Amino acid sequence: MFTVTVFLIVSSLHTACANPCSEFSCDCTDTKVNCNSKSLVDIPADIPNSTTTLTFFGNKISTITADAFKGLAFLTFLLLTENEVSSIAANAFNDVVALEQLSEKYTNRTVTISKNTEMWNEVFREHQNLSPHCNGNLEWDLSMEEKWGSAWRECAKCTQCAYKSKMFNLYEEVASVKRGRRAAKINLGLQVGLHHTPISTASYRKICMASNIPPPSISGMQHTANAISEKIEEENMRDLQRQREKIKRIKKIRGENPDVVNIQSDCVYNNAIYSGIGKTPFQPATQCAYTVAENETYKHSIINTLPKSKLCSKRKHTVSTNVGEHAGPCTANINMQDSIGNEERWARECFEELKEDGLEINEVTTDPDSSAYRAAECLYQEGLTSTTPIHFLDTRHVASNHRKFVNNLSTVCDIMPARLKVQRTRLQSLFASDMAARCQAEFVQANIRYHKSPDVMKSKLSYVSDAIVGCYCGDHTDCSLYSFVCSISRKSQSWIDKSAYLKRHNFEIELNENSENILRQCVNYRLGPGMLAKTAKSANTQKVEALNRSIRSTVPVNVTYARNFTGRVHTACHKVNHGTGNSIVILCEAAGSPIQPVDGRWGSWSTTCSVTCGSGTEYRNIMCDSPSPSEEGIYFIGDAKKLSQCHLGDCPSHIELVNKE
DNA sequence: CAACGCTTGTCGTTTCGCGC
DNA sequence: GCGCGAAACGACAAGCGTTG
Repeated sequence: MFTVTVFLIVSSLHTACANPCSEFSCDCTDTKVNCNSKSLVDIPADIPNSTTTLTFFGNKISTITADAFKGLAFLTFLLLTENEVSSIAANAFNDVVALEQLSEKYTNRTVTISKNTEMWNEVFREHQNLSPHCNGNLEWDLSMEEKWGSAWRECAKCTQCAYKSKMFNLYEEVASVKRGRRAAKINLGLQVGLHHTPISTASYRKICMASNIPPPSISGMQHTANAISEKIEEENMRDLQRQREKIKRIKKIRGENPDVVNIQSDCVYNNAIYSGIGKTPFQPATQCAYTVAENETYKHSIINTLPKSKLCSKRKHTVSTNVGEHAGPCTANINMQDSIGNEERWARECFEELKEDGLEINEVTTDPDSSAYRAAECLYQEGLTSTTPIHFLDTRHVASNHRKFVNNLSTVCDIMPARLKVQRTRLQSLFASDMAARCQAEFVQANIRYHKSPDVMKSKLSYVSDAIVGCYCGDHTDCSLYSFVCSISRKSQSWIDKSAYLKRHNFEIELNENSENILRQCVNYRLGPGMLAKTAKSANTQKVEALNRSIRSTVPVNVTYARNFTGRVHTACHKVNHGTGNSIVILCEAAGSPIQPVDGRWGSWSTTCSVTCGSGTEYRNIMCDSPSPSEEGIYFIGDAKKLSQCHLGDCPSHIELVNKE
């Protein structure tokens, strides 16, 4: 037994105006009858004939008899949701003028409302034509129902005559000019959604079953996922090209060379490495994605991504077998024996693709340990590009490495202001964090002020270096003159007294030749001319790292999506460029399953009276918010505001108010 | 090492547009 | 009306990885 709820909108040619509401069990105003939540088992027999709106929400109605709506010629709106309707008399709606829309919702079945409406309209009409005198009930023929992925195919039958409807597809189909059956939109849309999450076939089916929803078959979902994966890849490739063209246009408008672009790039790896430790000497599951984002606009759009996988979906690759050595398509695009960590190689492929679109690389921002810059350099040296590449390092990685450098320097431990080795070691760790933060803070402030003149910045920061050395030794004279973050001479307000790391430790290093040299060594790591040149633009790789996190969240490390890896990387890329919501809408459309626009409908009236007692003016407001229209949906048209008189009873007299006080 | 979970490939079945 | 072919889904088998 399953629950059926019916929602009907019928149109009438008349406007009712009689007084229908005398002596009727339901709530009744004018021509509106409200029978909601009254534990009704049947439709009441005495519904006024002039009723235009009739609601039966939340009752226990199971059967709709032939004369349930007899004589209700003016009915325009009928609501039967949250009931247990299992059969409807074939001629139940004979007196209702013109059936416009009917929707039906099963518990546990995914059904498109408009398709369901079409089905029942057709079933009622067909039955009426074939057996005009039959008094039987029309009901679902459950013996015939078919699941179609997440969607359903259903038909109806008559309880009395031999009428049996044809099968109806209760789902939207993907438009196609090709031959053959059409995919259900919901099945494609589902896969687009799943591509944005780490959930795949098995987990989704568990969710369905936990909710008592019959899930699609395992392989059916997988096949759809594979198809969607390819479509998403195609769409994202087109989108990346559009992003590249956009950058060119922006640079042209700025009056800059549109063929040269500043970039940030990084690689993310998906290795099920831990599964192999101590177990297998050979690790077959190895994937990576190299990504390039532009460093020209605040958006830092991704302009190229390169998924690389050693995983062959046919599982025919070994160390001695190369890509393309077996028949049919292969999801692996690098050989087993190749190094997955060869960032120079991936970067080169990325840059070559950009060059094909007429973009050459100028400033390259990478992690300090990346060899990607060498790719740009090689392309230039080989004469394939004509722009000299410049290498910059990600400032956050530099700060992190700076902390590690100071923390690992044994000489630093010796000058820490503490008596015991244990204390000094602990102080060194805090000092390293503070030193990295201090230098980064000074650098950021200098960059804000002098980013347009690198030479001035370099000169200012050389003074700052002296100030920092003095600062840690308790001398804030230089700080007050040159530091950007410790510019007040009184010690109580110095950087160290505000430091989260050092303020509790009464930190002051004894100044001598040795300690000064060590401190200078520490400061120079970050603010010395070499590192300043590498970080001059204060560029970072945060955008590509955001993509890396997005990829990790959609391709779990311990699941090897051999076939869908590429699709999931492209999904993550599209998501980062457009935002999750927009991305799903765009990708659904690309997959052939566009999300239908939602039209707005009026909500309920809200009233505000201009006075708290006596007579005043009343504004009645109504919002188009039930639901609100989607971006492409339409607003309901009409007056959203009405003006009328309101009366809130007599106001208390002056004497009454005085007595109250 | 066996049981189990997850993904993928192959084959069979069904539907539906198109041409004859 | 019939046959062909494309496309979709489901059943089943196989392979890899994890867990106890």
